[in-house]
Amino acid sequence: MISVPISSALVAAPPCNPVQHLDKCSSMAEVKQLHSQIIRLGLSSDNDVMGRAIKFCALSKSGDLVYAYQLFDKMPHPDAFIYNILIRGYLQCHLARECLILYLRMLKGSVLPNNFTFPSLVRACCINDWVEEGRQIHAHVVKFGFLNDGFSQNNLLYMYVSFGSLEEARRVFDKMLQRDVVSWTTLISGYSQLGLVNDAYEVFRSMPNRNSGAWNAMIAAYVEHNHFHEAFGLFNEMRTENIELDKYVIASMLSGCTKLGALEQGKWIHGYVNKNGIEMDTKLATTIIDMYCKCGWLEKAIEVFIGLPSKGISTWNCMIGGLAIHGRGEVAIEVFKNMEKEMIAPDNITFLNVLSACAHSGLVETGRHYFKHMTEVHGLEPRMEHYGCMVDLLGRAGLLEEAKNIVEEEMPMEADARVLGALVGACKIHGNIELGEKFGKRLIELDPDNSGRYVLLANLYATAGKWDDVVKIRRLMNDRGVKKAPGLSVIEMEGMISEFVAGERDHPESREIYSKLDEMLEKIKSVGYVPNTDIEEEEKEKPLNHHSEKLAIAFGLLKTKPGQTIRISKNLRVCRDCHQASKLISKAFDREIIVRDRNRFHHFRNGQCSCNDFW
DNA sequence: CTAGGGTTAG
Repeated sequence: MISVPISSALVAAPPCNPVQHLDKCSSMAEVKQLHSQIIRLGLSSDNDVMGRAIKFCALSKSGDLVYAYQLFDKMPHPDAFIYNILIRGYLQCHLARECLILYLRMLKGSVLPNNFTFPSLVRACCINDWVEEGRQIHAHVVKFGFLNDGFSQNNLLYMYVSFGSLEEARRVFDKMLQRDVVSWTTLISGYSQLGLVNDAYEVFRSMPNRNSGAWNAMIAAYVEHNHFHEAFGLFNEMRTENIELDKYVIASMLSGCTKLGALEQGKWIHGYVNKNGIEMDTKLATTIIDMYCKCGWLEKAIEVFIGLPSKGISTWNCMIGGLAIHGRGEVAIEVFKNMEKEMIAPDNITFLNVLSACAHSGLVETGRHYFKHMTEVHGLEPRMEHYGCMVDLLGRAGLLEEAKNIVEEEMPMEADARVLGALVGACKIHGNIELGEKFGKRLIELDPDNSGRYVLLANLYATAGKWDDVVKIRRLMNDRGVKKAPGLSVIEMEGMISEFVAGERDHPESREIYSKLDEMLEKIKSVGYVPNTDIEEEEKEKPLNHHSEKLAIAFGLLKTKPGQTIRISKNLRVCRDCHQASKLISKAFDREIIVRDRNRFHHFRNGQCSCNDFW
């Protein structure tokens, strides 16, 4: 935005009274122009006048914090207002040390801090988890008599929450003279951040009055911890009680839909945004795009993306990541090129998504190119995750030696469980037992509570027919008390969400579902389906043909009209047998089946899968 | 001049 008329007018004909105009400045050039006026009028030591100038320099988006400091530094007796403004400026730039140094200077200069001073100082202590400094500032809040200042107290509450110190947060809360909706809400998210969702709910229910923010904090807490039923319950309660659904609530609910894979609900919420004129800012638009991508409606995500008048970096990142999980690597690269064309500087996440797009589509050379490109052209040092993507990319493509080399030689840091997971996963795909065993064992010790790590190595042994070793790993896992996540598939039809666990029979229509399942399996057996019985997969305890995914597909065939797309989302990766079965079902029943697994999408259509059996 | 609640890989 260029504000030519106003600023050029000012430059051409400076106003007689700069004080009035300082509050309406929109550029540093104007401020500097007015500053020279101020000097000529002999007002350069006037706190009221200079305070306005410093305010613009320190806080405005087009300001200049260094200049603000220079102005401040020439003041003989800066007042509390000026100190507060400057501290806030440093806070906005995450310069915590500078905030505290200014505060010390304030005290040294015998300027009394006021109610505006402490919120910023408290927040400064949050930036780098300065617990000791935070407690000292807390002592000053008491000493200077701000025990009943809501802003200071709420910020202290927030500070202890951000330290993860709920006892201290609670103590502040309990001692507060008047608690407002912000205090309660802060406490709710505090409990949520520590995983204490039930305590959060108790706080929520004890609140004397709740606004949308409070409702949203609770909904966000449920979504964060995957309690979707409760989140949707609160959302419906909000609607029946006619509480305003603002963009934050909408965003939290969209995030819940995204995690669940609930496309119908997500669509409804998107429709609600359009119908009710909810302000569509960049973040909300990004949330919507992410929802459509991860709920399997890629085309709609692209439509929303293209229709956006302004995009943030996360919007681009989301779109690239969305294309990646749908196996549309080439398109993802095109989007990335457009991003560069529009001079948007890519960040770490951009390259993570670009590399992941290459990995999912088998674009080895492109991946190598962008891995170099990120450092050479954009000056971004690859992080652990980027090396992880490269290991994934090379490993899936069968270049196991190169992948191993990254882990052992190229990476400047010690590979974490995720990187090793990618390597061992590749070893499993390509049946490299020696390498897989070596790193698989290391992986288990690195991440001993994660059932998936044991299952991966057991599966690797199973593919090699090493059944003794399979048993050994199983036993190790049981001895350590590590529980496997049960396979869970979700299917949503007409807004109703049905969940299936492998082998379950307590669904009200269980009988019909199992008979449809039998019919389904018979039909694909006649076109060559052979159950893949010699592979140990994640849901082995249950019979292969009762995997949650097959139950969900049977239910989908039972409940949808011929030709309608069946959409399923599941919490684990698709097993080889279900993958093969799904391909054949898509052909035998002439249905498109879209499955979202833990990592990516599979579009089954006419006996083929969009992943090209490459997952 | 001040506080709480929303998006980003595998």
